[in-house]
Amino acid sequence: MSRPREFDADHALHQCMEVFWTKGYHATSYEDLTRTTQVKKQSLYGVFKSKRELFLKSLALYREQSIELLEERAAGKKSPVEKLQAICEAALFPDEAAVKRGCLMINASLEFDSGDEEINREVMLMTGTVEKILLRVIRSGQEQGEITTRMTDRELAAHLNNAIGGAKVLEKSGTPREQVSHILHTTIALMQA
Amino acid sequence: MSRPREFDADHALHQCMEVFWTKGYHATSYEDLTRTTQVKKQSLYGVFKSKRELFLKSLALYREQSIELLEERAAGKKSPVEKLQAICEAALFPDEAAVKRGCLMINASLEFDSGDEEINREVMLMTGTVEKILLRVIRSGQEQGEITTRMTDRELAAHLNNAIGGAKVLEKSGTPREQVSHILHTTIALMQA
DNA sequence: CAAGTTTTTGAATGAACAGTCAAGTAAAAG
DNA sequence: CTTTTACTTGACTGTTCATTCAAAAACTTG
Repeated sequence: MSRPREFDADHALHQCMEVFWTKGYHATSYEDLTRTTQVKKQSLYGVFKSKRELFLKSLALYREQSIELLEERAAGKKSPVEKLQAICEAALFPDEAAVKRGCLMINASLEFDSGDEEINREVMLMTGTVEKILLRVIRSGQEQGEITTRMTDRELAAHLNNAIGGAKVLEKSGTPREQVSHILHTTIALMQA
Repeated sequence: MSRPREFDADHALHQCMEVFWTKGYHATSYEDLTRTTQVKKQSLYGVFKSKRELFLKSLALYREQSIELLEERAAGKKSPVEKLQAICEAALFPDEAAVKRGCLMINASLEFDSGDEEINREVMLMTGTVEKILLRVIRSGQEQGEITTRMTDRELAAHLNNAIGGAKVLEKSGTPREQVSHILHTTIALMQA
């Protein structure tokens, strides 16, 4: 017995995430959000308590999306090295619109104070999961003799994860996609047996 | 025949750079700057036209300082691989106060819009110079048979530079120094012949 | 001491922004 | 048609911030 919501809260969240991803948290004004979602200020406040809450929800959504995409690339019947290539591609360029936006998670971890617990939790959740996926692929690569055993699987996973993070920074700073891609190819090549 | 400046503009710039480095551009208020420099607002405005100008000067100063430190580590009579280790150490932890601040240049390149020409120029000047230094050391390492020739010197330089950038992000996000250091060791180990 | 210029001090301006309030409107369900 | 709840609209609060103004004080050189 009440008037139903006229907008799709989930869709609005997706749109907000895109804005935060593109402009960053601080540079995004509430007006930016209402303009792109076409949802009135009051209604947005009604569903999400504050700009910060909206951002945290965006981060979680981003994490879920990214992990899902990565899992996808890590599955299938390709060889471990091919999977690593696919994962790198997915991490950097999930879709066409992603150019120059970098990684929402990395952007957030740099934009907020290091002591921000809520942000940190989200970031660590993401990196932890990513590294686990990498570890799995790398280990199987080592077992198949495709990837070097000069370093442990953990060392290699941390190393690759770091390189991917660096690449995301390069991407955001405007380095051409080709060049970024090439760097990660080098990184993976050096990990091969 | 005029009253002389009561503060050292250069010293004040150094202090401002530290503040920007620690807090980022947007999170730094003009009041933060006047408080730490102990220079009155009017006087600061007298020497530097605006907060942005002050930041750009800080970036340039940072670049000069960092490059100088790197050149230092790249010189001397150590072996190429040892030099790379030293360079990584210098890039990450120039001094004790640097923990958790990351790299001013990377922080800036992420904080500002990708289209900001003045910022981009400064960032590219920095990365270009750093990569040249890396290239030199890597090439000599290849000539001495210490570093792999599976990849070209340029590829390896870009790769290492990327890894260092990633490490600087990790550093700023609060990853323990030991862990960051270990990752770069892995990276360098993988580049050895 | 006097001239000239720069600092200091404190107030003021004007813009942007997150978040709130309140009055009116619209829709679903009984 | 009435109740209940949510949406709309627009104005408003209170804060923070970069930047500017203007008048008073201080210092160097002639």
